Amino acid sequence: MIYNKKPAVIDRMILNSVQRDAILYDGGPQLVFAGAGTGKTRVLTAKIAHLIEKGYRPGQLFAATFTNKAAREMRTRIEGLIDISLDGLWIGTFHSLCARMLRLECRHIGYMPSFTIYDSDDQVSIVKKVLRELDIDDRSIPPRQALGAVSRCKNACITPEEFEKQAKGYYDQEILSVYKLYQKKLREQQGMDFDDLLCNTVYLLRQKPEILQRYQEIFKYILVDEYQDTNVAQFQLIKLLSKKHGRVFAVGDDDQSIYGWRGAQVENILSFEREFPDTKIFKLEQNYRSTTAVLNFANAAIAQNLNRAQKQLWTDRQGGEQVIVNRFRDDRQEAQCVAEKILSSMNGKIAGQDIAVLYRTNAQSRAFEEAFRRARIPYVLVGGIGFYERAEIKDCLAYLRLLVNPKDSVSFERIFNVPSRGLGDKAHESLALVAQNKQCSLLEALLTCDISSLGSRAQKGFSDLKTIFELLIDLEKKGEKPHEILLQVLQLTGYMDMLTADDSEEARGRVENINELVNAMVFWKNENPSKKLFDFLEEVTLISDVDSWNKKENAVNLMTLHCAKGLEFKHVYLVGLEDGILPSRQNTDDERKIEEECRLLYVGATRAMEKLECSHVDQRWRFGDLIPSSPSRFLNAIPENLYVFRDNSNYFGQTAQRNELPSKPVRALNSSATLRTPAAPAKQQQVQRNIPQYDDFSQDTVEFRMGQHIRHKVYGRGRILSISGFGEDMKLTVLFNDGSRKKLMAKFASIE
DNA sequence: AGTATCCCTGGCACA
DNA sequence: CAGGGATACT
Ligand SMILES: Nc1ncnc2c1ncn2[C@@H]1O[C@H](COP(=O)(O)OP(=O)(O)OP(=O)(O)O)[C@@H](O)[C@H]1O
Repeated sequence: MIYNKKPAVIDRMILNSVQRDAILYDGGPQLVFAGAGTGKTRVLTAKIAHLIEKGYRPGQLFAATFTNKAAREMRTRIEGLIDISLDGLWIGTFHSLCARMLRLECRHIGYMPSFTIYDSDDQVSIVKKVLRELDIDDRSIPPRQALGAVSRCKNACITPEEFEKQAKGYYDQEILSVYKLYQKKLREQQGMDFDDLLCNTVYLLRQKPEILQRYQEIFKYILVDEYQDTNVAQFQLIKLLSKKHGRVFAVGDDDQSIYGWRGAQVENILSFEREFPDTKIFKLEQNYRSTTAVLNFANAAIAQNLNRAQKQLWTDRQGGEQVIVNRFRDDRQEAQCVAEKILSSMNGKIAGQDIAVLYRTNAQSRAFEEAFRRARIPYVLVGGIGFYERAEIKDCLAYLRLLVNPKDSVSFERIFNVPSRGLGDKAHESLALVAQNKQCSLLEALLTCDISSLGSRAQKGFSDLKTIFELLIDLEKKGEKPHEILLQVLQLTGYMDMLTADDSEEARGRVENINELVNAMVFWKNENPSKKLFDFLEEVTLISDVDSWNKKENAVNLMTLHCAKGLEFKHVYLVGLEDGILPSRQNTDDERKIEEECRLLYVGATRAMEKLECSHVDQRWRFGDLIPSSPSRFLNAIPENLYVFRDNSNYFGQTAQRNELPSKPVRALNSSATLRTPAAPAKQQQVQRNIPQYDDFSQDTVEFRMGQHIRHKVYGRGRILSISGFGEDMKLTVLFNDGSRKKLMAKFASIE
């Protein structure tokens, strides 16, 4: 037996001495406080494995990671390290851990375990309703702003009662009433938003000492990754859970705190020692990820921030490729040139999946997607409009959510007339009235109340809907498999028929998506035979952008800087380093926010292992207008000897090659051009002669129709009223948004 | 009364 | 580029 005994985890992993110390230390609160790429995540993983190996049961560990994906990966790593089942281990994001606890305990705070978790769209629709009911003009307080204010309160664990005490002035009073009514509505429909998951857990533990005590005894260790991005509610939770034994193990880096706008507080990590007495701090100083070139650049970037803890950070990966800073004319050239650079790396020995293009906002991805498609570079886009945010998917989920929680009126309102059943505002209002009288939800009213007071058309619609729900609820009660229920939803409601009747490309895509949803549910059920429908619904609402990201064979990764946190790539392109983008326009007013933007640059730069290229452009397309843009103030503050500057703004691409490229867009264009207007090919020639090759693929496909929306370099947006002439002489009469009417030569007007 | 359609505006982080 | 509002159509 002795021969079979593996050496301890700690001896099987590559760890430096500080890492080892941190893992072995067992004397109370610990903070691993270190810069990027120093192996913090590795320590956390090893710590968990070590604790389990030492005899802690997985169920005694509470480990919070920043994304579900990180949790999954960590779990897999740990499973590979020790031969002990991890069943019962509490590992996940704070949100999913809290949801798990609340499913078990929410009865104590007036919720049913079948409560629904609302995503941000749901939140917005509730706030809109609240504003309407309170007669607040949504131009005086935009819903998103109201929501932001409410969310800030919740993230800071400020109850409406507490807010009332500190509320000053008219605006605060309005927010207070929104906050109160919003919470009332959530509660009425057994809904919790993302913030509630955290603050209701804290509330529960504070209100019910016996429950708190139970969990304090269950969890022997509280482990937290990315501690710098915890908010007040999360901090309170950690504090409450660890109070008895003080076994908190946190890792983080104040320089990587980038979620302040979501309530995270860097102060949490900076005052860790004060909050947790007798904390032992572990400092990791060796960066194992990046070359000196990359690291010096990143260090210089973050050194601009004054409000930070000094840290050492060095690497023995000497030298490496110089960091490059590129200047481009506009975002199209930026995308095009990055694509060319990537293409040549990929012809070398770098695989696409080891390359990432990182940008500040999702909107910036479009130019890169187009450039990559033209260059035939496979890519994966992380974020943007996710699968579970698509309208058809949300419709399906709304039906399912209602089966789990019939009080969920947000979902009811979403689907009661989808597909169309002849029910509109009036019908909704009547039903709401009935529901109000009976003190029940809309669906409950539909199912139990007499609705004969309604008009005949509405009655028909409602009775159809009622029948559908009766059948569905029956299926759910019988414990039918989730995907079977969904298939019935699609069948009974006629949702599928609605889509198949429509033979547009759009509708076909939706059918495909729904099929994918069915598949996902089948797959999920196989993986989790014992889980229920509401578990599925919970999981899908808590999915984040990175969670659904999988590196694809040879595909370049496109994502926001926020998404890139904790990841690493051999080559990294940081694009759009301009004032107004990074730092983002909205965050240039406040020093704290500017510092957070700077940290974003630091996070981005430190993702690179071997090669880092940055870029900024002179002009950028924004909502259809070309606006000037200047290099980021952060770049200006980095010593010039730490990078090579390349001005590409006069570079006009590999013109000759372009013509020979037998690419698909060209063919598509020829065929459509000849189909539509015989004059088009001539125009295409014209365009190719007049306009530099580098950025004008879309110009080639120019075709005009009456009524088409266009934008013009000088006049901005407008609509085509009439077309005369053809070929080079085609003239357009355009009505611009400022009311002016102009006649233009088609070949000079740039369209959107 | 309800629905389809056109037009206009507002606006990029994310669990 | 989508969600909301006015408008015209069934
Ligand atoms: N002791 C070590 N020896 C060699 N390589 C290591 C060691 N510890 C970690 N690494 C490697 O260094 C890289 C960074 O590690 P890790 O992701 O754990 O760092 P981190 O501190 O969490 O980074 P970040 O804060 O940027 O997310 C990884 O590729 C990891 O495999």
